[in-house]
Amino acid sequence: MQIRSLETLVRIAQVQSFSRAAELLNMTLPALSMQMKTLETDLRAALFDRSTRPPQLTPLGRRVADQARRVLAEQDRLTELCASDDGLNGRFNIGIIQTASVRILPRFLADVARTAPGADFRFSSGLSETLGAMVHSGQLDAAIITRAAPDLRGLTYDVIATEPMFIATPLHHADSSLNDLARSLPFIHFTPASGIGKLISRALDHFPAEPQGIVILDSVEASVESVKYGLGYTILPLPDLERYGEGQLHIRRHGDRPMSRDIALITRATAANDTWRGHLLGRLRAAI
Amino acid sequence: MQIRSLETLVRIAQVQSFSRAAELLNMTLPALSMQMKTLETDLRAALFDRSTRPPQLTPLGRRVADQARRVLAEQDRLTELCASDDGLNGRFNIGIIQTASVRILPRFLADVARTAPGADFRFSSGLSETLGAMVHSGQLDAAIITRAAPDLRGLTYDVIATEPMFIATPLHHADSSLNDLARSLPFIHFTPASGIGKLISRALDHFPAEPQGIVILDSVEASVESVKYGLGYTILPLPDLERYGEGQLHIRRHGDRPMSRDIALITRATAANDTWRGHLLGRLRAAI
DNA sequence: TGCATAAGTTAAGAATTTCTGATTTTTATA
DNA sequence: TATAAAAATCAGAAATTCTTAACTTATGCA
Repeated sequence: MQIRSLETLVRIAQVQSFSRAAELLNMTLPALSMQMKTLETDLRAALFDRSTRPPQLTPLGRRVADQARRVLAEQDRLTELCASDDGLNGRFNIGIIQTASVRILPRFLADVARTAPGADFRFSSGLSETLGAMVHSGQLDAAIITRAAPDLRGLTYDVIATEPMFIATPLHHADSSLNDLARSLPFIHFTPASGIGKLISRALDHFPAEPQGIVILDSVEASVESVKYGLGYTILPLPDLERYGEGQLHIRRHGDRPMSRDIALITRATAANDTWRGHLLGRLRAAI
Repeated sequence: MQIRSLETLVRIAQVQSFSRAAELLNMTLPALSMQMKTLETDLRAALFDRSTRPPQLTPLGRRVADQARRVLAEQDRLTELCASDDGLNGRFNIGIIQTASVRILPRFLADVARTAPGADFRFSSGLSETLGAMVHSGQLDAAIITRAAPDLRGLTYDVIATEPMFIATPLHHADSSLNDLARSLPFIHFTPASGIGKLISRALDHFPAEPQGIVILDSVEASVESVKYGLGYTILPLPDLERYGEGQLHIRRHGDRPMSRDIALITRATAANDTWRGHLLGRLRAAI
């Protein structure tokens, strides 16, 4: 069945004449006549009563024309969808690391629900490495990760935010040097399996003394809580320390140029993604 | 835009592979590939990211595929409509004479609403002649009229019911002969412009004596009421006399074979109408 | 890394479909 | 009844779409 035939049928139903319909549709009468005939054989239905000169729609024909209008309406919506494509249109599958999701997602989703009604975001969380692989294989359209990710070949890497890494100690260790800390408290190490964990391992190498003990946790919030309760000291991105620490721990920088971690958006580096990557980045940066 | 392209798009979205989709749709891979390319240029949209081997749908592409599913669903409804055509399907424009509408319509519509959900009847009332012309010209699909209609050339004429015409007099004239009546009471004549009115005129010619006075009314109900109140005598179809008379008038037949009027369905005598004429007739006869 | 294989794309020709113009048939109107 | 208008039919032309074959590109495995 041809969509064109449906358009023709609807026009005929409107003007009640083959010849006038043909005129309006810029086609010849025989073409129109044959379209209707093939439509009738396709549907195995008598749409017209041809015993009268402008052929009359049969009752069934009228109903078919009504339904044809509905088909065309849905088809119009389809073209509108593409015409109104502002870049953020469709279902986006996006991966995001745990830490980022807590801070970014709520504001991002609120913003986007307002300004990009054509977009539908599905988030799933995971570790930077996993997400990187999924973007690479096309399972995800994009991912919000932290650096130290896998190979970025074929991917774009756009920084959303840079967060300095600060050392956090219990309040009563505010004046202890790093050496003192290393001797008296265990170091709380966010899991080295994560992107940020790798940064922490590197930071640890530059400490003047190796901590006497190391506790590995896989939750930022749990790490901060542990420091609050005086169970150890740690190094984490400043925003996380501020968010969970709530003033109940002492924060210091290490060295002149503190280590920092990037939160970045990765996407496949293809032309198709160029249409929306910029839009997405803008909203993500605004949501930090 | 081709409906076929939408079908293949939906299939691709389902199986996530061009080659598998082509296989399932019984077409060659190049054909499928080109369909998608022309669809993309038609819509001026990038539906696929072709940098990966099974090309991935872009976010916009996913949305377009969703909408394509809707287009196809409406198209399916269209074919179903025709497949399930039991003869009474579509919008029927039907004319009906006033007298018949009162008695037939309610039961007919109730029956049809139950047994023919695909049909949608629009009734308009008028005189037999007018309705006959409208059926002839195709403005109406059918009409319920009374005989004595115009020329029936090109029309089918199927009797729905035959109603005998009886003479009605006030109760206190139950024993008066027609001659007595003609002398003492005016004759109440339903408008000769109508089909039934013409029959009445003919009946009047066969009366033994010409009534002294004639009152013309254009309402059956008003005629019967007038007789009830002793204002005259009349001749009308028996069912009407019983309906409005409610035992408050005297009814007699005239001659051995009383005159009768037919209520009939007329339609254009075309093949297209053969599919539903029988169905319609059956329900009308049941609704009497 | 590099080759082999699978998956898509491109290109040219064939087949189908659709359209046009001329002609015939049918219906409506004077 | 004649005439004009409208639609159907037919044959050939034009435009699509499809298929086969050659080519390119991604992916997986040694």
